[in-house]
Amino acid sequence: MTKLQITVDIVLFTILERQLHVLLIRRLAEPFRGSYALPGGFVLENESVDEAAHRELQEETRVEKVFLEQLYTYGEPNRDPRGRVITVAYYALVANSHILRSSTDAADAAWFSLDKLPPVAFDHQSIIEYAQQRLRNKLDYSNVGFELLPEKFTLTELQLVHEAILGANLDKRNFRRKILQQGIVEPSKEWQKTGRKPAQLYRFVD
Amino acid sequence: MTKLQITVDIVLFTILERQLHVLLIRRLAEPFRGSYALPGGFVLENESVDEAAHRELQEETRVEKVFLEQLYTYGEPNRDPRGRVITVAYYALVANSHILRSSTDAADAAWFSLDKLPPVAFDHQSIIEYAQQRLRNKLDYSNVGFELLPEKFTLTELQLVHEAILGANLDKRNFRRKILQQGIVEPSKEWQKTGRKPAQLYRFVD
DNA sequence: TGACAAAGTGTCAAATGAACACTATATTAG
DNA sequence: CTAATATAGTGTTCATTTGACACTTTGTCA
Repeated sequence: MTKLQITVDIVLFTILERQLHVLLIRRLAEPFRGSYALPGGFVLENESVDEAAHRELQEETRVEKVFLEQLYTYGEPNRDPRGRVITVAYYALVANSHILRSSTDAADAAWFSLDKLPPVAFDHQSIIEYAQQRLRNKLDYSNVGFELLPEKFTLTELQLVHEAILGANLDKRNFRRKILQQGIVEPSKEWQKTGRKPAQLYRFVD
Repeated sequence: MTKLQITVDIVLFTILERQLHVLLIRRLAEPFRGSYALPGGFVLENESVDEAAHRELQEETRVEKVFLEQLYTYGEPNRDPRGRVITVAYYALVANSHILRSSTDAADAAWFSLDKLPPVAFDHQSIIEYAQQRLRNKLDYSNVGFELLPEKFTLTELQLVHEAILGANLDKRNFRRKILQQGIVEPSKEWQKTGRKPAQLYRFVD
């Protein structure tokens, strides 16, 4: 009888080059050695599952305040060839300005665009797909888009985030009207001076 | 070091007397002996977590085709005084016409209205609350209401289900218009003859 | 046969959502 | 220096959806 183990796996999203990307780590050990997998690890004896997810996430990112939400628990008996491993999947969002830890800068971790994923280990492919679907749904009824941006951002940047998540183009005027009349952003006094015409920087409120 | 164990717990909903009810089981053993808890049990060695949930559910109900969906995984280290027990919570919906197994008819299991819950064991109170919230949300964007009704039902019965879940009264004409123009029900040729004026029976399609 | 209980039905106003194109302004290249 | 360019920013109209609102029909039961 093999020992039952619980892991957490994290689908960490960011926006790069206007596209939604996921962090994957190259596996150094069997099984699936050499292929990519979601970052994650075992839940320790005296920590909650949520704490384990936070801990694993902070081994990858430097920032404290990362959006992290439980996604789904995958419990097929043969999903891991090593034995009975049930995993609680989470998804997380970081602004691309947030720098990853040096361990992550190494060759063993990399960001992948969602339409150019390499083969991934275990059932991680379907975990990633489900995380993407959840994120899309969540965008409709919440302000989750801000989690992928720095503190100050232009409305165009916010629109690009929404477009990257939804995989569709949005009308600029309709988008700005909707966001502004929701009252969830306020203009800062700063302007972004890169590019051609300067754009006003906004900040998330509430 | 205590052994890690995984359980499933099921929030089984039905409608009784126009109110949403939950099935609870009186605990015969310590801890929380004598108080009520959600039906559930351990995930066995060679079954998936989903299979465990189905199995536990069918120990309570006679029907095969019960709506069952994973809810959330609760993994606080001290949520069970006996040791490290992580539970994957599910919620399920049955029509009240579906009869429970005889084991459930016994005094150890009973339906409770959600606003008259007895004290419940472990963290089951918050699991129940979260299940109710999820069900409410789901009603907005899906046809989950039919799962609480028999195959044929009147539009008034469907409206009562929605009202029970939402905890609010709905306008009869607006409700009927919305349901009918969604095209998710079709009239059968039967009429319900109980009560005063007969009502047309509908059936869920698709 | 009259009272009752539940079924069934339509309109209008307000809010929301979708389509659509031009002007303003700083930068950069010639 | 000035013309070309790239991006910021801005309103209106129409269609659809949503929400409020009350009376008639019909079978049952007293």
